[in-house]
Amino acid sequence: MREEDKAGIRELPLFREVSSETFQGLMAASYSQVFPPKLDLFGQGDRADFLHILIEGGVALHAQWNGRDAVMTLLRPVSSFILAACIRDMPYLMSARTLERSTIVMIPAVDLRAAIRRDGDLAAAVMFELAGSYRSMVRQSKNLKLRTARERLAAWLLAQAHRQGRVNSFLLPVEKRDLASYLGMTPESLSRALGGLKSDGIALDGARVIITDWNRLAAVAAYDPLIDKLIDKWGEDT
Amino acid sequence: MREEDKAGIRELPLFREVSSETFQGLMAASYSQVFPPKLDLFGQGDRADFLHILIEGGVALHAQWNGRDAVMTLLRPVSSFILAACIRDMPYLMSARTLERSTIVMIPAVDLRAAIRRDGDLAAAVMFELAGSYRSMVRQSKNLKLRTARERLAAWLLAQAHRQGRVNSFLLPVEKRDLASYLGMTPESLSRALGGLKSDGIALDGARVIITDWNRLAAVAAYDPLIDKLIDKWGEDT
DNA sequence: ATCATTGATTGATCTACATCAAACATGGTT
DNA sequence: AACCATGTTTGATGTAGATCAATCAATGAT
Repeated sequence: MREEDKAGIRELPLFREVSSETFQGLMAASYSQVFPPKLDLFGQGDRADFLHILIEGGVALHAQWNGRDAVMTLLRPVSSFILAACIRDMPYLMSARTLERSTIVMIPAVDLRAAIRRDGDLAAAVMFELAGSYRSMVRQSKNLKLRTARERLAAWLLAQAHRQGRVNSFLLPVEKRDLASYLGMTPESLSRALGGLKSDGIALDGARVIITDWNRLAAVAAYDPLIDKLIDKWGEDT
Repeated sequence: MREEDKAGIRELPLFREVSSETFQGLMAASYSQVFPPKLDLFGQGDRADFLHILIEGGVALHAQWNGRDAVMTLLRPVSSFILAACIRDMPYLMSARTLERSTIVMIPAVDLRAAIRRDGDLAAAVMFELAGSYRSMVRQSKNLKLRTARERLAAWLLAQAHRQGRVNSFLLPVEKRDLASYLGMTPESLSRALGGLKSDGIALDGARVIITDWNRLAAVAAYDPLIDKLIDKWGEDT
């Protein structure tokens, strides 16, 4: 594993406060791997053998039922994923696939659980992380239940612009079909919803979105700190 | 606080494995209170000052945005709620109100956090609990994204019958309006959806639901262990 | 450059569910 | 018992978003 990858992982809230002994131990047991685009990493129902950490690229967590499929989460580096399944030693509830060529570090779940038992600081970090993950899912459910597709899109566009440093113009970081599914709509509906927002503060150029009127767009989204987590590019809560 | 209430709390996964010292300490700092029906316990955005434990009665966690409101979770005794907000020391993302006359124990969040810092077993239990809560929310989101209203209703009816001991007939444990909102539909739609399921294995008598054909109903719900958590009345995973 | 593949858009139509409005139960009060 | 408040059901209608189908644009392979 590359040293710079380790450094990135070390920055995660999950490992920031942990002893270097624990951290190095885990890293020694782990391995790094590069995956091509659109590759299935694992499927829902599989045994949770590894905590995954996305170092480079992009990953979608999605779920299927009865022939239907929905993207649940879109991940960008550096992020850990499926921690909860590893902790409970239960099958994954979601499938994972790469969006593009991605570097992923895999920490064996058994080693992780052992480290947690030994190191109280790590246990505390995991606890804190899981509490945060739970709250993120609550936000997402609220988003889904309380907003219409159009409103969810407007909110996502604002959050995205924010994340990239409050820019007025940005490229969509994922294919529109994946974004559509993540937002709980079809690609066709996303296309139309984007078109519909042209009269509410955005302009379009292929995969580029230009925000022409923040206020109008924000009015559609009706930003709410109890649903939307605006993170600026330095990762600060705002 | 009544001794039997303490006993019930002691049975929770959260406190089952914890030293009696830690447990008694927390109980000493807590207090029990009885609330009338339909009373707001707290609102979303409030400071998370207490871990709540429902001892008797029923509670709905719900959320509001832009004038709309949706029930997020329906709780039955004995259950703790809003653990994550207490752990992160952040505002509640949901509001809570009693469904009926309810007994609730409130553990001050500061004391809880202090106890967690002192007692590794408690920390481990909290971690495990939060991982489970996260997974429950994932299941709920999958349910919401992948199933139609009718399918969600069928699945809920099956889960409910299961929970009450695989009975063929049961009373709805909450008002239909709350159930409707929980399932992500309007009361009118719930009423019609229930009517529509009459041809798929159920019969109705007011608030009583009679399952006349488990197979037909199960076919509509398309039960999936990665979405539906069937719990029998002894609380065992099945 | 040309072709093939995959994803995005547009248009026509359909449908699940919401909304609005009125009648209908239900349970508790006086 | 008669009353009122609150919740439920039914009916008529509206609409957000899905589906189906075709065209269009982008990307990569030969």
